[in-house]
Amino acid sequence: MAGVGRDAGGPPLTDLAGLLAGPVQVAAPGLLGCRLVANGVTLRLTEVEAYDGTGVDAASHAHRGRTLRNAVMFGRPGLAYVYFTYGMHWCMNVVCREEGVASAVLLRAGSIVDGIELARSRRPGSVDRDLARGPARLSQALGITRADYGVDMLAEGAAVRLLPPAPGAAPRPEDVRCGPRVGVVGAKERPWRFWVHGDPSVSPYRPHAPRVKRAAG
DNA sequence: AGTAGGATAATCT
DNA sequence: GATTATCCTACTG
Repeated sequence: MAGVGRDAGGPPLTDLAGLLAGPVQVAAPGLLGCRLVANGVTLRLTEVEAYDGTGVDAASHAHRGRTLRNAVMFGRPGLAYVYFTYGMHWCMNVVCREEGVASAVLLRAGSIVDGIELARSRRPGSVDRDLARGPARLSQALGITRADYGVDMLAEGAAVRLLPPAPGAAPRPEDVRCGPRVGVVGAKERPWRFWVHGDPSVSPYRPHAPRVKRAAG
């Protein structure tokens, strides 16, 4: 391949709100390449997972109906659904679909494009590639906590902002791959994990990692 | 390079 | 009382 560094990105994303209002399995890959800005750090999303709503997707927090924790999933598209898990980790979602219909996209990984020193200070010991490689790491690098629950990420001046890709940063369509979700039973039925192929910040728990075994000699 | 097990607390049954 | 949309460390080869 000749044109190194030339990668003309995919088509620009013009209507982020409209994208989020649609089906979650369409919105999720559309978020790849978008920018997430919080607490002085900006990153480019490289890996996400889609979760559908009540009664449809057994892996979704909203599958069994509305609770205190998942209430925001039933709200407007673009709101932040932040939850605490495994006794120590925060994870970050973007709410999709119109109000009253639950679904969300889990933000699994990204690469830091601005404020990297701040991100490093929040995750001492991590190499740059790992700063936001994984949903809990991503939240930690951006300083996301319970305080961000329900924030409207499409609103100007919000503590957490979701923005369309920077010019040329949208992934090429052929680089958007999908596969089973991580840590989900029955994941094969809904290959709703989407990532940017080849990006080093994509979390390592990939399906069928093709280990290239070199012949000896 | 790859895998296994422990940490640790809110949420739901 | 069981479960969890995870991460880190230590161990093996």
